[in-house]
Amino acid sequence: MKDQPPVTARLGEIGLSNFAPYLMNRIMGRYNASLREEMAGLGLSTQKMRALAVLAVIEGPSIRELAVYAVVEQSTLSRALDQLVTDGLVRREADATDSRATRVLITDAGRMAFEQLWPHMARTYAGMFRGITDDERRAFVGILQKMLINIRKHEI
Amino acid sequence: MKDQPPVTARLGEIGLSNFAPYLMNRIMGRYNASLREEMAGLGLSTQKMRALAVLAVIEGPSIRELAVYAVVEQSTLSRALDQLVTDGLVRREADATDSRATRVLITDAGRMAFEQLWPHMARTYAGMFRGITDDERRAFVGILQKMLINIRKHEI
DNA sequence: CAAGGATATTTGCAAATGCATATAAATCTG
DNA sequence: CAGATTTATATGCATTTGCAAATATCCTTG
Repeated sequence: MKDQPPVTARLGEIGLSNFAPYLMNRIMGRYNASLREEMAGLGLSTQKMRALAVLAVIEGPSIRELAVYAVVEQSTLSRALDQLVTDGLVRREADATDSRATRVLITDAGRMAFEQLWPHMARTYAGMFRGITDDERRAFVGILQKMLINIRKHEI
Repeated sequence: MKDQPPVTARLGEIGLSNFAPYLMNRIMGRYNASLREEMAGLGLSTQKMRALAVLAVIEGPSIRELAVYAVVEQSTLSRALDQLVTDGLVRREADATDSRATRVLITDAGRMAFEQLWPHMARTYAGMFRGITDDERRAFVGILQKMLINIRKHEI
């Protein structure tokens, strides 16, 4: 009777550079830092930028939904929105049917601000995938979509 | 003469759910939140946990190296280490040849603490890859490794 | 080998963060 | 349908964060 291999390998056996969460944290750390540097001049924090990017694509989500999409704590987002409203980049609007809820909408100025920073995001994105074929990228994104469904807590 | 397609698609055209950085931020946000919840009881922040995980695998890095591996700001790490030292989980040791530098080493207690939290990490990791074949995972990790090389700033 | 600049780490400080809670409104339940 | 529970958002507060600057040491170059 031989020993069975352990169900879960130890981290040392996998190796940091084969451990997907480690690699993903490293990559996103750099991606976010790189954007942050570019946006410091525009007065946009990572959170504000993310909210703006989501709002450029999703029309009028509730604050709770926006927090999920933008991966920002709800209380943090609440305050980031205060600033974005002050800057005139987004506006809050009472939900028509649920008077607890607030919908968030990007303003024209907000859209212009996003158009300004999108080239940076696109360039960083392109840089990430340098030397990776379209087929590989598609397969990669397919896996990411599965992973998000596996791990996500919210149904959005 | 027809218009050429734009070199960089707009975010709305790609769609949030096909935009790799968005998906990766969402996934790592959940991954980190999930670990944070499990570790709140152990008194370990994300930063402290990451430092410990790296130290469990990499022997005696300098603080600067550890900051890169753990994806933590150097000044933040400096303070996180203060706490880890107080908790007896790591120790600082003067570099033998460069007296500016400090090497960080995990203690036995630190290793035990990491052994305690590794099952959580492994379980979350396994959950992420549910329904994804080994071949797919290997290809996925291969792409991540390329991406890290593409995007990284430091040669480690 | 004496500046002058680069590198490693820490620390001051203002701002950001996140947990817990407050408030208000919707929904459920007997 | 009244009271209890859940949901959406905002806010008080202690902690954490990160940028800058300080400190100490190392390296380079004339």
